[in-house]
Amino acid sequence: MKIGELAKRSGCSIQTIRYYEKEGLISAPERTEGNFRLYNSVVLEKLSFIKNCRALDLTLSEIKHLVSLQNSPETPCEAVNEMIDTHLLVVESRIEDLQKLHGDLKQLRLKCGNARSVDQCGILGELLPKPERSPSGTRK
Amino acid sequence: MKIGELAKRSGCSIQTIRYYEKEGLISAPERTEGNFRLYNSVVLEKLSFIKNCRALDLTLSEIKHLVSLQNSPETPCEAVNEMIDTHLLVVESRIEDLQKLHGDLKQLRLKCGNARSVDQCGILGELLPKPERSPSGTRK
DNA sequence: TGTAAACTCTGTAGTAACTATAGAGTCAAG
DNA sequence: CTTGACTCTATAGTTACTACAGAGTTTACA
Repeated sequence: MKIGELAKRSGCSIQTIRYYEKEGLISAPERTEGNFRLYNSVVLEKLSFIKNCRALDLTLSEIKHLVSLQNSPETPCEAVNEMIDTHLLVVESRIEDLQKLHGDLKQLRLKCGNARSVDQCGILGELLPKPERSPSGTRK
Repeated sequence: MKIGELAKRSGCSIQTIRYYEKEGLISAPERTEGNFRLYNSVVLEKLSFIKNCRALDLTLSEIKHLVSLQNSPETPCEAVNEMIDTHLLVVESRIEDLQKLHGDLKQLRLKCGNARSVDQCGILGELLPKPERSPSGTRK
């Protein structure tokens, strides 16, 4: 099949497929006489694998690593575990950050006492540097 | 003060300050004879405002909008409220996504039954497309 | 058979918000 | 007067794509 059909069947865009090839996540396929990429169905599995990994927000370089591990199945699997664990930590800390952010934004939102004009609104005032306090605050 | 001191006092890097200038978030300062940027302390407040906004993960274009609102204080403040509300929604949906992700990753992590080699590990198998025991095994 | 449409090719540029150079110029101290 | 610290502009890199431009290839149909 040519790249267009592969795109439809895999759910990846044509550009993305070519990008993955360039980045070495999938191998370069054969070409027709007219230089068109020609795929067999095996690549569908590889793309599916990549999509599953991307859905877990693994980076392409992490995925590349996993792909290479797949190709040497006798490797100890600790590397896989470590990657997942590391990724879990990253996700956890991102969630924490976002939750703090969410709290801060809600706080901020309360500062508008239904003022009608920007200068009375309180929100912008809140974003300004703290007025006459000690200049060296504990910066986040 | 020159840009180096401003960087130290504001906590923004020199490149970031120049970047903000280029993006129109702060106005271009005067220059010395030798073409060095020369700042007064007012810009410290502006950088602090920007930093506060960035800490809330507002985009530079949102911040630019806020800055322009600051410059016309009689504007109705609804625009500010809307921006914060929109941003709250974005943050909320990102948190949800990440929490789902976190669950998925934990699930995945359980798939390794302390196998010692990659092909027995179960994690990589889990990332492969859902098969019904496809005849082409993982043996290589 | 001709041709128009649909498809594919490579290469480049754009995205967000910076960071990190290169190579040149400016300034202060010794 | 030279050394080092500082600054200048311009450019490239980061991530994972997306969106072209301009060319070539293939297919469908009249």
